[in-house]
Amino acid sequence: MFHQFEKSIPTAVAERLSQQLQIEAPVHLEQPRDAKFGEFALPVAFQLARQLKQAPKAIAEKLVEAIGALPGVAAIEIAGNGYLNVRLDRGAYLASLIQPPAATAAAGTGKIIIEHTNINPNKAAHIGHLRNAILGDTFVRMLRASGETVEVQNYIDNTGVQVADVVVGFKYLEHKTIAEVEALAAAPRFDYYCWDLYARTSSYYKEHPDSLAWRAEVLHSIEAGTDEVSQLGHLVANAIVACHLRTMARLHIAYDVLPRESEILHLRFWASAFELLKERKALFLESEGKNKGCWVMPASAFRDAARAEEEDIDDSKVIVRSNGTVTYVGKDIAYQLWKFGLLGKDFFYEPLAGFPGVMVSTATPQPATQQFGAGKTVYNVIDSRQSYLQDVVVAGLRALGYEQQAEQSIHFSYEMVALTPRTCIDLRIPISEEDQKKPYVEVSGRKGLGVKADDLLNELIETAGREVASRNAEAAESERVEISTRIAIGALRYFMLKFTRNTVIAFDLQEALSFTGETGPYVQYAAVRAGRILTKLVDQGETLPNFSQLPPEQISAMAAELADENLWQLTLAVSKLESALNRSIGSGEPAHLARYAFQLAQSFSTFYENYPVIYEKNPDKKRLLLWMTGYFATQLQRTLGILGIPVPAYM
RNA sequence: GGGCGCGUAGCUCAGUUGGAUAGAGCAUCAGCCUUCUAAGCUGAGGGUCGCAGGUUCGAUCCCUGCCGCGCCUACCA
Repeated sequence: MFHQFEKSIPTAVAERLSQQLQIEAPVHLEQPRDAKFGEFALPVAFQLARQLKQAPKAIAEKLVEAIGALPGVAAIEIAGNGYLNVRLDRGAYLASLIQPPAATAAAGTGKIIIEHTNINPNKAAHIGHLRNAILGDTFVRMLRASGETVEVQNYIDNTGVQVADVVVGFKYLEHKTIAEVEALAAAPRFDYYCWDLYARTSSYYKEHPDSLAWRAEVLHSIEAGTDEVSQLGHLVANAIVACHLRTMARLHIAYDVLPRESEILHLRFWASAFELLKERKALFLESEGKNKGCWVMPASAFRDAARAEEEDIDDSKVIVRSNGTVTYVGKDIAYQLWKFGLLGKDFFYEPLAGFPGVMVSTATPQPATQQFGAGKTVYNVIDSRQSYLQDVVVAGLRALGYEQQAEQSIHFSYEMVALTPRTCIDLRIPISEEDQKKPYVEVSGRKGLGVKADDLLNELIETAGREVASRNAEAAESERVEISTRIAIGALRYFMLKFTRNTVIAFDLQEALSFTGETGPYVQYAAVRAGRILTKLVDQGETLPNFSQLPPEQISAMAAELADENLWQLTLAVSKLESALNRSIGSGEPAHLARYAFQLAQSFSTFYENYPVIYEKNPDKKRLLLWMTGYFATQLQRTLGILGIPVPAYM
C-alpha cells in the first residue's frame, strides 16, 4: 500500500503543477528523516528556486495551493525552508490495508534468465559458492515475487580443466579403474574425496611440471568424448553435480535447467558462434606476436579503443587457441547467444535422475517438452574477478550487432568470501605471519583450503540444536533437528545477504554462528512470536475477528487508535514490504530487502514489548492490535519467504 | 603501467540515486523475566564520512588530484 502512494503522489503532483502553474518539473519523493514530518517529503520547491528566482519557501506556498487535495492524503505542510511534507489519511490507509482493493496483476517485462551457482563439478562446494547461489536464488525469488517470469540456469562446466585435473588424479596418481571410481562416487561425500584429490593433483603439477602433459591429454579426451578417460570425466562430473544439487537443496535452492558444456561442444554451438563472429569480423586470426595462430578479439572491442592504441600493449583476448581448442570465454559467448535465442540452435533436454523438476541438456535428440533460453534479460551471477571476461562476452554480442541484448546482459557481480585470520586458525588452515595481520585471507580451492558448504551448515545446525534443546528439552529429537535446521538455514542465508554485493565478506565463524542481533534467527524469532500470540489467543478460547468482513464502523473505531503515533509508525513500517522489494530489485541489492526484514523484525519487537495484545482491555484497541499482529506475522513470513528463509514452528 | 572496486563509530557494515540532527549490529557500561518465549527490550558512551580542492541554495553521495588497501590485467576459469 505504501508503494502505491510512492508511485501515485509524484505523478499526481507533477500533473497539478503542470495544469495549475504550467510548471514542468520532475517530482522526487523522499522519506523525511524524522517521522514527525509526515510520511513523504517533496523537495520540489528547492529544485524550482533557481529556475523561478524566488525563495523556496515562497514557492512552496504556491505549490501547496496549486496541488490542492490528493486522494488518501490528509495534509500537505510546508516545513523547514521549503519542504512539502505529506501526511496520509490514517483511517483510509488502515481501511485499505485491512480490506485491500482488488489488486491488478503486475505485468512481467518478458522472460528473465538468471544463471547462478555454476560450480566446477570437481570438488565440494565452499562458502564462496554459497554466496553466489544464495544471491542468485534470492534475486530469483525477488523477481518472481514482483510478478516476473524467471528461468534459473545452472551452467555445468563438465569438460573443463578442473574436471580434467581430478581425472588426472584418479588415473595417474591413484591408478583407479572406472569401477573403483564408480564405487567411490556412489559412496557418501564423494565431493569431499575429490576436494582432497584435486588439491593433491594441483600440488603434484607444481612439483612435476612435466605432468601437465597429463592434463592436456585428459582434456583432449574429455572434449572428444569417446574413450574411457572421457567416461571417467563424465562419471566424476555427474556425481559431483549431484552432490552440489543436494547441498543447495538443503538451502532450498533449486534450478530449472542445467545446460552443460559437453552439449555446447557436441551440438557444435561454438562452431555456429564462430561462423557468426568470423562473418562479422569480430575475430581475426593473429599472424604475429605472442598470440600468433590464435583467433583473438581485439582489445578495442571491450576496452577504451583510443587508449588501447596509444599504449603499445596487446590486450587482445584469445578466443581460439593456436591448437584449435576454444577457451571458456568462447564457449561462453556461444552460450550467451543461446540464452537470448540468437544462436539458431537449441539443446535437447531430459529430466535429471534423482532431481524432480530439473532438466539437463543432452546431445541425444528428445521430443521437446519445455522451452528454455530465448530470454529478454539475462543476469549472470558471477564473481567480480571475472568482470573482464564478462566484458568480453558482452563485446561479442555487440560485435555481432546485438546492441539491445548487450544492454540486457547483466553481470550480477559480487565480491569474494575470504576468511578472517582468527577463523583460519580455528579451522587449522595454515597461514603466514603476514596474513595474520590482514583483516582477511583469501582461500584457495586449488590448495584445498577453505570452508566446505556442508560442513558449515552442519556446524550451524549443531550450534542451533544446542540452543533449541536448552529451550525445548521436552521436544522430540526429530522435531528439534527440523527446527535447528531451519534456524541454521536462516542464519546462513541472512549472513550471505546482509552485505551489499561489492563488499568483500571476511567470513568469521564465531560471527556466523552467532544468532543474536542482525541475523536471520532474529527475524525468524519475530515471526515465531507473532504467530504465538495468535495461537495463544485461540488456546484461551477466544476467536480472531474475520477482518475481511469487518463492518466499516469497527474499522473506523480501530483507526481512531492510530492517533497513537507509535502504532501508526509500526503499521506504516509493516506496509512497506512492496516498497522495499521494489527498491531492492531496482538497485540489484538483495541486501536491501534483508535489511528491511531486520527492520520489520525490530518493529515487531517494539510492538511486542509495548503492547500486550491478549491482555488489552479496550475492545477496539484489542481488535487493532490483533489485526496488526496478524499483519506482522504475514509480512514477516512473506519477507522471509522471498529471502528463502523458512520459519520454524517454535524457537 | 592500465582497468574495476573499496576507505563512514573500537570492530563488521548500511546509507533509498544531492536534502532536515550521518544510522544499524557486535563489543563496553547501566537497567528490564510472577504478564503473548530474555535468540528479546530500554538507556549511555563512541564520528575530521581517508586527505585537499571544485561544482551549488545544499556534498558521505557528483567532478579533479593525491594517500592507503583489494581484485583483475593467461593460448586457467
